[in-house]
Amino acid sequence: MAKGITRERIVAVALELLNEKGMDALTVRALASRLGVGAPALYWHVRNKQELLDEMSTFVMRRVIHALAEIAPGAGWRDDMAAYARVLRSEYLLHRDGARIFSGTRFSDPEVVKAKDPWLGRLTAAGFSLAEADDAVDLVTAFVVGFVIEEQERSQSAGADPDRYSLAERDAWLGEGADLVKAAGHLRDDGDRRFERQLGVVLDGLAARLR
Amino acid sequence: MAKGITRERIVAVALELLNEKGMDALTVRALASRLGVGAPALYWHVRNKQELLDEMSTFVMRRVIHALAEIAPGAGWRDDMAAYARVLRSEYLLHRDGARIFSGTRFSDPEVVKAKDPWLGRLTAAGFSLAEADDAVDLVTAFVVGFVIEEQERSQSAGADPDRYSLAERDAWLGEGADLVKAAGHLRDDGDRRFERQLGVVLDGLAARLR
DNA sequence: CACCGTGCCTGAACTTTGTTAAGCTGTCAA
DNA sequence: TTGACAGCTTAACAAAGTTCAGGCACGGTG
Repeated sequence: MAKGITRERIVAVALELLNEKGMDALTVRALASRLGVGAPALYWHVRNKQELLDEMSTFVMRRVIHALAEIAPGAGWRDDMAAYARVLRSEYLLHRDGARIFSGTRFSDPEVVKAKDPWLGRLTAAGFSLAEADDAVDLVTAFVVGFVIEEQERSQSAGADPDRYSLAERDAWLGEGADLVKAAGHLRDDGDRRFERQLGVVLDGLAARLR
Repeated sequence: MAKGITRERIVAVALELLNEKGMDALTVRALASRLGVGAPALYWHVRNKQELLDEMSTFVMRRVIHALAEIAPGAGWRDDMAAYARVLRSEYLLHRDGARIFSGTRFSDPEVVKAKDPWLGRLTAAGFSLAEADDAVDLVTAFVVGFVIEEQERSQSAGADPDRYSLAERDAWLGEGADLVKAAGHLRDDGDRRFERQLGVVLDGLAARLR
């Protein structure tokens, strides 16, 4: 049964379980069972479930800041921030409901907060004031979080009720009126392109602060 | 005991309970007790707790779209979108963890989706293409959601651990390095101003799409 | 007026989940 | 050999969601 339950293994398997079955199925017993032990065994390694969730959160955030730290400075602040946003999004997308669950500053780890520093450095070096740079990082982060939350919510609903996301069914479901919404629905392309377009808008807004 | 439990009263009291005690304390028994009935009584009006949560969600979203519909066209698309963002934020702020809980498109109500229509209209009238207008509404929505999630997360953590949000304690907690983060922390002003500034950046980005 | 159905609620109970208490088993040091 | 500790087990409890049978009050019908 591959013994040697460790804190890291618990967190890893917990994330695996989250991805496969969703948040509701992430129960202490199910997790323990998948680890080949009884439920109370987990309480030897972890104080309670909340601490487990926090541990998962910091694990994911560590991955995120590590991935962000890997981004080599590119051709200027704009490329850098675009890379930042793309990496943040893809890391959130790795886990079911990742954005909703792991966003926010709920971790008790200075390292995560410190990870912001080099980005502030890149932006100030590019001509932004410190205040503007701070806003810029927060703004891009907020955008990514909001975008991915909606993105993951949609894919989840699509699993439950695929019909509503076929265009014809959706139009019928919408009933009369809302012509523009319907029309917009018909030109809606995949998530990647929408993300890139909206990210471009945000970066344009930041660029406008540079003069 | 003020009888006559109705679906609406249940939802209203549930939101009240959520605001006062938080999500974890929103238990069926506590809710029933506050309504002056036994727990099983609620199951006469609501199929299960999930339906209750959905009902709360649609109630809040209804309030939101109503508030958004009240916004009279102002001096152009920029004022309109700014008003949109401010109203969205303030409605989310009305409920504890409002953005995290009530964001996304989880409602099964066409009216909520249809509410987007007039905004697409205002934007296309201002010169945006339909695709751009669609992006614009989604982008502003995503920004507000992401912003308020972080905002509410912070105020919640502040209640649990107020020290970390006193600047001196925070600097100590951060340890060595991260000079820029520390400096930025010292010029961090209140949420309203940060919101307005970052919203301004988003709107500037949208304006850049107009030529 | 008696009757009966139906709407709304109570009481007890079942299930699942988080969590704790107490005890077994091995390994390693003295 | 013995003791101590880490790491797990089994048994059990409390709180939460949920179900079910029944009861009380009404309104309409005979």
